[in-house]
Amino acid sequence: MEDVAERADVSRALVSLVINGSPKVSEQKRRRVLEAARALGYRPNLMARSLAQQRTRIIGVLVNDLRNPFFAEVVEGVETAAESDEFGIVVLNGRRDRVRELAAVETLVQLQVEGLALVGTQLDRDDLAEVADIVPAVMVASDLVGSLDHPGVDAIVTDGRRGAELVVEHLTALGHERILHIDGAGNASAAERRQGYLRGMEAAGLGDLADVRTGGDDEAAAFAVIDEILAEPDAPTAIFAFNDLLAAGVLDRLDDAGVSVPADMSLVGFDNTFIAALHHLALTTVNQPRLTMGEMAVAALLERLNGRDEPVRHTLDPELVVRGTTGPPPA
Amino acid sequence: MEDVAERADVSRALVSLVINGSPKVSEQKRRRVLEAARALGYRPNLMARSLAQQRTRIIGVLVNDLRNPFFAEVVEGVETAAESDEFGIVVLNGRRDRVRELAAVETLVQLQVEGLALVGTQLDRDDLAEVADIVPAVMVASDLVGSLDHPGVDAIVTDGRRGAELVVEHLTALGHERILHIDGAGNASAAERRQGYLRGMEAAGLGDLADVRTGGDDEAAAFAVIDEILAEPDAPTAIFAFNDLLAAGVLDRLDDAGVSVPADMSLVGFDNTFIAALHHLALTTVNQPRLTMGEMAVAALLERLNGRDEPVRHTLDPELVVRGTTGPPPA
DNA sequence: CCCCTTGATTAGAGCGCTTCAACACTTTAT
DNA sequence: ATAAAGTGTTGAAGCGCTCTAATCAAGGGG
Repeated sequence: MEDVAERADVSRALVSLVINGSPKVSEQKRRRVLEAARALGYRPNLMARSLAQQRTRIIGVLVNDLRNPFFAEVVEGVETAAESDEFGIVVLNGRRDRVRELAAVETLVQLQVEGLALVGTQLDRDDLAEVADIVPAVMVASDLVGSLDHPGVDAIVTDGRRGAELVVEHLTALGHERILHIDGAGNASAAERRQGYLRGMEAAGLGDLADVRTGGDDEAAAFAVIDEILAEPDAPTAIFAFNDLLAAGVLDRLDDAGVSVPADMSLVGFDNTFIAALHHLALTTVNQPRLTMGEMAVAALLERLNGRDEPVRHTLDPELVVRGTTGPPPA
Repeated sequence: MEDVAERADVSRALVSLVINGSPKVSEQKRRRVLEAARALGYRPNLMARSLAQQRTRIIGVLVNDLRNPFFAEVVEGVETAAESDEFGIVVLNGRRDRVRELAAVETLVQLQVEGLALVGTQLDRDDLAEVADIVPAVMVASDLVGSLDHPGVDAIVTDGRRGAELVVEHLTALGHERILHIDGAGNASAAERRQGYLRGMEAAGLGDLADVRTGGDDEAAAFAVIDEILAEPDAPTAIFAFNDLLAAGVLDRLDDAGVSVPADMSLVGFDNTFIAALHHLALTTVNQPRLTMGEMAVAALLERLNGRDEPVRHTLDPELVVRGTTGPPPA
């Protein structure tokens, strides 16, 4: 910057004004500075700028698992919104590891991000308590029942309970009774969906047929469970999987076992990722408005930066998307 | 920091030493400082640190499209390697938009990243010329034929030409002759695969049956092309799609049209993403060692930081993965 | 002719940290 | 006893920028 100033024969301060597009610079000097900057290949140092400015205009995004297309799309939503508000984002990947997530949050805070978007993370209230005092945070797509009562944390979620109920309603309407749920294990949205499933079964008068097995959030998690189920008497006629990825795993394993879907077994996923839409899967699933969720997250953070200080919680409506993996139970 | 120093009754310099784990600090004071830091909830400011230290220990990662699982996994490779070398990474998403990519590179440079990993980007030599003088860069999985000759840019690629040849060899061995290639349009790896395809056809003596159509890199790109092909006389008996995503789109559209795979039409993708492995797709494809590629990218950057200054180019071997979408042509 | 604006420019302090050279103590060698 | 050689600690400069308050030049009244 010094060099640019010298070459343009002005002060450092003036260079700063030009770079930041201040209106109170004469056209003449502006040109001179710009030219000098280009000639010297000058690039402002963002670190120095942030330090001096006492703000970074960066939103930190922590994602549970980037490989899950669902999260990837939420991040795109965050990105779009941030961009249009002239914020940058820094994405860190927790890779399903809570410890890594914790470390990542720490890194983001030290990076001085102005807001924290936690996408599908497994962090709980205690993990966030300290951090939320420093920087506004918003949890996206992870619904830790009862753990969101920190006044500094907002939430953008799809109603997982309702989504699960929709699934059960759909299946019972088709005539299913033995409906099994393979849950998301420790995943942040697992509890809600489990609850919705149980409630739905109850409401349909199938309370004692309710059966929840521990799954996970990727394809591999399905294998053991399916093997187990198929070996039992009274196998279910329908399976509600925690998410699309898990459902894909279920589909694979059923295929291995020669069980045909939906003739012998109906299957429902959750998230409506692009894989559910592939014709060869044609997975019946529950849609979550991913992009919107990402955008709302940014909106929530910006409101915080503009002074709001009561927490806010937006619950979006899930939507059942019926495709080819559900049908009436076998005769 | 000031506050911590005061509370621990030492100088700011000593606090710095403690925070950075210097060995030349008495156990007594170290404890005092650490305690004061915890009591005050002190968090070092990464921006200030980087500024003072004149280094950031951050690797910038620019990705062509985070929604593509292939790229997401390469990024995980980068992440793992960076982490074990005590580097942080900042991921920016180009979202298939070259202009956005350009802007992202600029942002990363201004962020003072110490290395630049360009994953599948569409940037060419000119775009990078200026940047590569400032910070070492490595292109991963994007092979811009002839544009990598900047001495500051390394490359980690899978041999796309060879991969495409493998595909053609496989299909001709099955008896196919009318093999069509739907390419990746402007995508960074499109040219190589196209070349490999053409060379393969030539080698098989099918040079005049070679037929390349413009596709893209997502499912939607396939639709128009398939409609077009099916309307023509002499439809091909096999299709080689630019990547798995595109192949999935092809599969969908063929399905719509009642063309069964592989009985009526064989299909091959590229990348071996997890969707290819789903039993219901069972896509024959070409594997690229994604994680390894990411890790090698970091390794290349670190070598640069340790003084290497001739460019390096690692070409990994592709591997044909035969699944269920390829078979002999219809009688 | 002087005072006041108005607009353009700049000096210099400060952002939160690191680091080097200097300093005060000990300890050991002489 | 004194010099030499550690230990541990600190003062202060400096990283590249922003921004406030001060300065300066040039008109425009009165």
